[in-house]
Amino acid sequence: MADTNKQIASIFNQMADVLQILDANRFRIIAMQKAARVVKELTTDTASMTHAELLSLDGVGKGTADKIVEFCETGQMIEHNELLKEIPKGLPDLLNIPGLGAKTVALLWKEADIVSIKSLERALKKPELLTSIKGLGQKKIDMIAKNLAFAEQAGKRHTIGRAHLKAVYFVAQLRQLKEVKQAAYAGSLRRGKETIGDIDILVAADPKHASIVTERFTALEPVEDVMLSGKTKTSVRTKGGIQVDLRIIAPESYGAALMYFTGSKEHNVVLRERAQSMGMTLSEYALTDKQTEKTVAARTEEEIYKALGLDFIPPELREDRGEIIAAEEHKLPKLVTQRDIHAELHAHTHASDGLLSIRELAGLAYDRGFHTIAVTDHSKSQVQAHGLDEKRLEQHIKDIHAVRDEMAGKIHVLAGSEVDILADGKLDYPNSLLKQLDIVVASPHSALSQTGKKATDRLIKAINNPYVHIIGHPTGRLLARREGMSPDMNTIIKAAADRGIALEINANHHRLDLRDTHARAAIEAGCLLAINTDAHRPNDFNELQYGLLTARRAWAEPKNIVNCFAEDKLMGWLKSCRP
DNA sequence: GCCGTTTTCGGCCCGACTGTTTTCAGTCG
Ligand SMILES: Nc1nc2c(ncn2[C@H]2C[C@H](O)[C@@H](COP(=O)(O)OP(=O)(O)OP(=O)(O)O)O2)c(=O)[nH]1
Ligand SMILES: [Mg+2]
Ligand SMILES: [Mg+2]
Ligand SMILES: [Zn+2]
Repeated sequence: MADTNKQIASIFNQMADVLQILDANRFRIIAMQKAARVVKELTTDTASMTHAELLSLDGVGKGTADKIVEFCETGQMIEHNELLKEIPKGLPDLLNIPGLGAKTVALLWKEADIVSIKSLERALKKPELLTSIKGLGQKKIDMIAKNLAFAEQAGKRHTIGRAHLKAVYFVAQLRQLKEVKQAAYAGSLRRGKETIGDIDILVAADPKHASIVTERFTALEPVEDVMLSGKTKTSVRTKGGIQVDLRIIAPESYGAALMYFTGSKEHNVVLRERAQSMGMTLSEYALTDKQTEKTVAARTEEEIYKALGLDFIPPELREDRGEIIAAEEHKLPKLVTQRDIHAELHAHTHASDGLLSIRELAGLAYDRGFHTIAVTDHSKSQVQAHGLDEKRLEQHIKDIHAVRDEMAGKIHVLAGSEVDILADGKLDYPNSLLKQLDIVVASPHSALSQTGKKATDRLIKAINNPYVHIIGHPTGRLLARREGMSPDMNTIIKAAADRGIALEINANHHRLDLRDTHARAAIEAGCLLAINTDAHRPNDFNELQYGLLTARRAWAEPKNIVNCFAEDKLMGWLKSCRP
């Protein structure tokens, strides 16, 4: 299962931390961090891969492949164990203190015997001992003391829903200034990542007006603390505990800056290497010819990609996951957009735990321009959600049919169910009942800590039920709350592809399940996907945007998404899943 | 430690902000 990949990635990152404190070659450290990232993003369990397959991964060489094999066979890595012996156990924790890096951590350890956050706290009570160390002054010690409190929340990430709302507020505020020519959020938020580390905002303004912009920014109501502020760059922490980075750039560099600030870091590095190899250099200011020092492109992202010999790469793809080669070969996907979505296939009414009537739900979907809405309330085991027993479902079907007839000619109203996949993979209704439904979404809601074969078998059983159309939120994860199941995703994908049914990208920003990498693996295996909001309330329809971002990060085109099918095609597909 | 339409050895992105520095290192984006 992918748990192994996660463990290996975590070990590589730990090793990188230790090596950093030990002042090892920085490129070796970068290589190790890259290997960690590549393994972590892999859908295929490394334990099932051959040495040669491992070597074929970008960023995995002989050393890394050997270590992965060693871990899969023995459950540990000798080099990892050896490295851990080199430094005190609590020392890497110090790296979580903002502004404190490996060099200073090593200094504190060697010169002041500081071995953990606890011993640092003690040492800070006698700061004169610390400031006497060469390279440490009063200000640095003050900074450490201040930032100590934030070590714990370092690395904590925010849901995209929350970060998006805040970012829209900051951008709107900054746009009110007449000095601001353009403003946009960038970073992981623009790339549509499932969780957001911080909010990155770019402003185009004449450099001589930069201080006006900075002053307005730091004076905004949610700003709690200004962490750092210069002529072009300011970082603040909000009262809600989100970091916001503001970058101010001259309008003529806006494209280069947007590209830089959108990232990802890994994407930027590859582009900059590419520029180098073409006799140019790329920064947040411009793409520049090295010989003539003339600007080749800077104003728009499109111009810069073009000058680098690349098709425009949508932000969601900028992760160094093969997009640069694809852009060079004109093989980027035509990504799904909001306009391509014509159906909602997973939504609730007040029959179970939704707030809407069938009629209201259908009306909202119609207002969105959809040709189809599926009513899929919970099944009987979902007691806390007022799941419907067989008798209630039979009545519910009649009620849905009544609305269906009412809305005929406007929108198709499908009678469906979100039937629970029980812990053993059985469904919560008998087939005789499922058969009467136009559409069946089968989802796991309990026993979500299952791993490996148990989780895999459970989902496969549901996939192979002849009346199921969609597996809803397949892992059951809740971002920042629970991991969800970790089945063998390749096996799940293969089974769903063979049956011709769809795996869901649940668009709710707490779920985003399937995640981007798994959804991409599904598409590559020819498996259909559904993007559903799982609406319980009117506003939930707006969650679609997050599901779309995730689908785009999975390189999804409309043909991969059942919600994009035209009416006939959708009805044909629903039929084709059934015996 | 990884990698190769100039390379199997010698590179590996580029710049802002801060502090302690008298010319630059550390950290971060
Ligand atoms: N060229 C270059 N760009 C970087 C580097 N680090 C960060 N960036 C750029 C790309 C990032 O997307 C952007 C914003 O940095 P962040 O640290 O906020 O990362 P990002 O928003 O991608 O992820 P996050 O969710 O905030 O952790 O700045 C770097 O080392 N080199
Ligand atoms: Mg960010
Ligand atoms: Mg940032
Ligand atoms: Zn649901």
